[in-house]
Amino acid sequence: MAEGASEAIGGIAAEALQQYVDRIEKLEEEKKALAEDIKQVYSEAKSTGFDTKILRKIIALRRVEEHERKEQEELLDLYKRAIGME
Amino acid sequence: MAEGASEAIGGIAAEALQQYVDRIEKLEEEKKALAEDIKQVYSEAKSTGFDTKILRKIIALRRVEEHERKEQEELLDLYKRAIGME
Amino acid sequence: MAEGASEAIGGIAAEALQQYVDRIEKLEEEKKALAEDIKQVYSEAKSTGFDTKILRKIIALRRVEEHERKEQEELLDLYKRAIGME
Amino acid sequence: MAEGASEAIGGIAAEALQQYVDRIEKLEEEKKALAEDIKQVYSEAKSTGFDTKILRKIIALRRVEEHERKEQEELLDLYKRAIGME
DNA sequence: CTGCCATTTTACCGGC
DNA sequence: GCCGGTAAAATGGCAG
Repeated sequence: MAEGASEAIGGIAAEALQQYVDRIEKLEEEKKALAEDIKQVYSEAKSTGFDTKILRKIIALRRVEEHERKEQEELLDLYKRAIGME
Repeated sequence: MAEGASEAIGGIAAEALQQYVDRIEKLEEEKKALAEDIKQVYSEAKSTGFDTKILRKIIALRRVEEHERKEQEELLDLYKRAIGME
Repeated sequence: MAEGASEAIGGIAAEALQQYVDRIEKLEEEKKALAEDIKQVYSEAKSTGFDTKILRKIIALRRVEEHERKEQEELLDLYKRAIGME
Repeated sequence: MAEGASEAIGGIAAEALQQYVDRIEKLEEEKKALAEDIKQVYSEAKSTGFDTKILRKIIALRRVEEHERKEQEELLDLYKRAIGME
């Protein structure tokens, strides 16, 4: 079997599958690393006297506000297009 | 008080808090971007004929295999330490 | 209205709600009792000289092994169905 | 090696360990079954038109009320003993 | 009492 | 568009 080639079972498909699995796992690894970084920051905040529970609430609150802001923008865009303002 | 300087509002170090919020939000943004990338890859795999349910199951299986491996190592380490081999 | 009969308070079937609450609370009570039993066993093991950390790790390892087995079975089922073997 | 006996490695300890593992796993299995029963009840409630999120809130609320009630009772007992009423 | 782990709750995403 | 299951976030509990 030639170098670099996947198993003959499934042929090309097996190789493509392998690549998808690899790509996904790599991305998930990076994602996990970021999750750990975030935990780290919370931990650091805690050690400097902040209440992480409240800090989390703040983050969550800002998240929904950001979400609302986007929805309003989208609504505005919709209106604009409706009256030919785009 | 000089301009630009932070102060404690209600006993809270406002500037430090702001920085923590900023850092966390930045990391979460990156994390979210990665989540979207992952979704993208699944979508691409699907469009080239793969069954995403199977693909997800493969990823899940590999994840739990990795987890098992780690648990084994940790147990082994505990045994070693228990008999003074560390 | 006859005594003992339920009625809809604010459009809610009060009696049915009460029964669901009762059933859930009863089950949760039993669940909590089991959690205490488990703690008890760990405590007993510790008092007879076992390292609970190792014991917990063994349990964790066996749990993840079982999980892996299930994932394998499920993946196999998916494969079978994919090739019309169901 | 006689039937029914554990491996000689670790002698008696291995057998005792096995028993602890068995007992814990059995209890955890029962606990898991109860957790599934609870989910089942929520699901049933949902299918008869209840909002499970609110139902969960009710359960949680009653739990803290029960907790408060117990604390008050304990406080009362403390007072009683303090003045020789026990 | 602090960090860690399990559980629980919430949010999301794909399928029907 | 809902519903089911799946992953994320948050909370609580427990051991050290």
